[in-house]
Amino acid sequence: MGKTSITIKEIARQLGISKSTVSRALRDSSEISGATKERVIELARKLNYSPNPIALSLLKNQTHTIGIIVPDIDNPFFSTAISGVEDVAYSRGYHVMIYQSHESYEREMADVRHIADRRADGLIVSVASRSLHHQHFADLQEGGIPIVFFDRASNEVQTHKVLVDDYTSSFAGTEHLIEQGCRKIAHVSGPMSLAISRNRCNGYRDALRKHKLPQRDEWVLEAEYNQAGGTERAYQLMALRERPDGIFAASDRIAIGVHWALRQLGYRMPDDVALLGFSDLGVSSLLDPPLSSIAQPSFEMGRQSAELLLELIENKSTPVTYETRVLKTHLQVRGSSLKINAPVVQASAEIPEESYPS
Amino acid sequence: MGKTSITIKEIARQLGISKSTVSRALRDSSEISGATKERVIELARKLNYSPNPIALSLLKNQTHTIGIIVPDIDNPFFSTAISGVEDVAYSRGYHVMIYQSHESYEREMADVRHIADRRADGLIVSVASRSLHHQHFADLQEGGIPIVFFDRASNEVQTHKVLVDDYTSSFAGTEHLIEQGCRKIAHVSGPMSLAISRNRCNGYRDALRKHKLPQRDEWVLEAEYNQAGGTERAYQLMALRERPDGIFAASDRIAIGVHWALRQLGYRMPDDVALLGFSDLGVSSLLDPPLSSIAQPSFEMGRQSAELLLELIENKSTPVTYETRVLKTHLQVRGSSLKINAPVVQASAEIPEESYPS
DNA sequence: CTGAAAGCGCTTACAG
DNA sequence: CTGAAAGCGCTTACAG
Repeated sequence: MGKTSITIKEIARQLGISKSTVSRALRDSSEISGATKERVIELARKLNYSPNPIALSLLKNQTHTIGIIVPDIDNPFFSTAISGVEDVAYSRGYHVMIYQSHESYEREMADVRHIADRRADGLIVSVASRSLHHQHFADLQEGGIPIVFFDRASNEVQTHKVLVDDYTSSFAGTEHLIEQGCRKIAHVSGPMSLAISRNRCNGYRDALRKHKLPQRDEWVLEAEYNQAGGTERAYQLMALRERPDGIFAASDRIAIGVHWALRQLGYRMPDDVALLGFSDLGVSSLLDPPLSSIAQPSFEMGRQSAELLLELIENKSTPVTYETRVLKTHLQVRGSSLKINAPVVQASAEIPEESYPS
Repeated sequence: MGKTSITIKEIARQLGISKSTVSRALRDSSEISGATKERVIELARKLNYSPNPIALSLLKNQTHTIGIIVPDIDNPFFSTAISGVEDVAYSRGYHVMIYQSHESYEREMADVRHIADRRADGLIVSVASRSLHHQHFADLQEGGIPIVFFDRASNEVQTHKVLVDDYTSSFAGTEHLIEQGCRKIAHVSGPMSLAISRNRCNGYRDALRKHKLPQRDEWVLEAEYNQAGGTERAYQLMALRERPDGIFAASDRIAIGVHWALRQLGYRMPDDVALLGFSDLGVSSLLDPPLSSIAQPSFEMGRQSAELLLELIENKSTPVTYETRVLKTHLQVRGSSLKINAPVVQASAEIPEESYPS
């Protein structure tokens, strides 16, 4: 038993030549005679030789491996982004190691530590909501391992970032609710420790301000980015003396929790309360009524993050200036916010394509 | 720039002792004096030394890495199973490399090749639906890399397997539909290339036989395990002259497609058509009506697969006999199949816990 | 108790 | 055109 992979030494032995020659022949070096090359290559194929990548890594101090840390792998936003990362990584000969922080500071630091220990060539990360500091990222970068942030970035660390325009999209989303006739609009935000949460919240606030609508502290509630958070906050909101007639949730997972609570409580969407989410997960369109949402190009965010990272990895010198790419979102209007008798804005009445994942 | 991790050699240089001594001190060898140990350990900590795992791997011919191949990472059944695998792997010092086959034979072979090339210590896999042969798994095993199958296993390869009792659960699920008063029950199966699909289908057929209900070829349709497949098949079924009044879908993803189609077509569940899925994904309970389903312990399946694999990895000798673990499912009855005026079987009328993922 | 040497699988100057 | 040697970072018999 035991993995007894065949080595260059074995090929050399069988052919009665030196390891150096075998190595060169395999790499198709110009200084080896055609005849020798042929013999080596044929035997290598016959023995099913594959070079030991571990030995190569030791030699080159390069692992051809990149790490990615996301809060949660079963959030479709992240799993799709991962697929985008894999798409470019694999095509360029890199492997992807996936880590989950589960929103925990400790776990995230352990993940970073693991990535450093394993000598990954680089890291793509979307920061955990409970990360208190980002020194661990700075340290990693200091140690020569480049980082790219996507979605949830750190302000403390200078590097490439791939984001969407959270502020503008939230502003536009809130305006959509206003156009549907909502006048008392609440917001269930994500944890304020994250810039995306603050930006989304500010977009909401500024839209209300622009339209001179009332702003109340009780209408802005913070939650973790998950369903339970949404459900809990919806119960709180609807129990208020001054109930909202529209809710903008900072993510679809939160929105799904709100949706569930509203249905439990007997409210009709969009007539009693209009609801809007953020990210446009595949499941959102399956709800009844289907959820309106601000769609993010998650796959493309993953792709671009990987491209930027490989650039950092393969150009040894630190770039003079780092890039922040801001990708486009679009408002996907569905039944949860589209009121029949309101002026139609961007209605997509047809069957949403997302209902047919391949 | 560049990762200039500090090495054992550097510590030796600074302390004016040999590499051997440093190495031994770090591993707390009994043959090193306490004083030396202390000096070494202190300097190591100060320099933030961490041993190069690549060098260790080369030495031990062990990578402390296991691969896992699943059809699709954003299927919650698989992502949860992966979390189960990670749970035990990390606690035992192993890292997990995740691969997606996307149900493709070629991709799966490439993944296996990659795992072999990377010298992973073992593989956990749920086979792709379009895998024609399983020789690539046999070859890997032959090469000394142990394998454990979960959910979708290969009959061609002898090794540990972690499954659920697809036949019995499907039998019971079908009986549940019968108890609800369904008399014309259709089945949307998964690809017949997979044993799980065949077993689920047989469970369905035998339940009908036992209750002497009609079986019609047009009522058994094959689909890929995804939503689009379910939608398509539902349109076909409901177009039949002899329409079914109950549908058992071989997976929740298929069931979600069926659910969507039935609503589009104006059917009411469960009265016109009762619907039952398989796996009990988190989203299933969010649909309206919520989906009844046969719940699988996916996290636990992942955990046990990892345990069995580590056993194979760490006991060099091939075991005399391989183990097949069959885990318990349970029928989760919800609105899509529970008829008010039918005899209540295992109704769980309370709010399903799955509605509150953390 | 400590060091010099060999070796894990490979590549690449350096000699011929 | 081919080989012997050194070296990537580590461990571990083998000597002292």
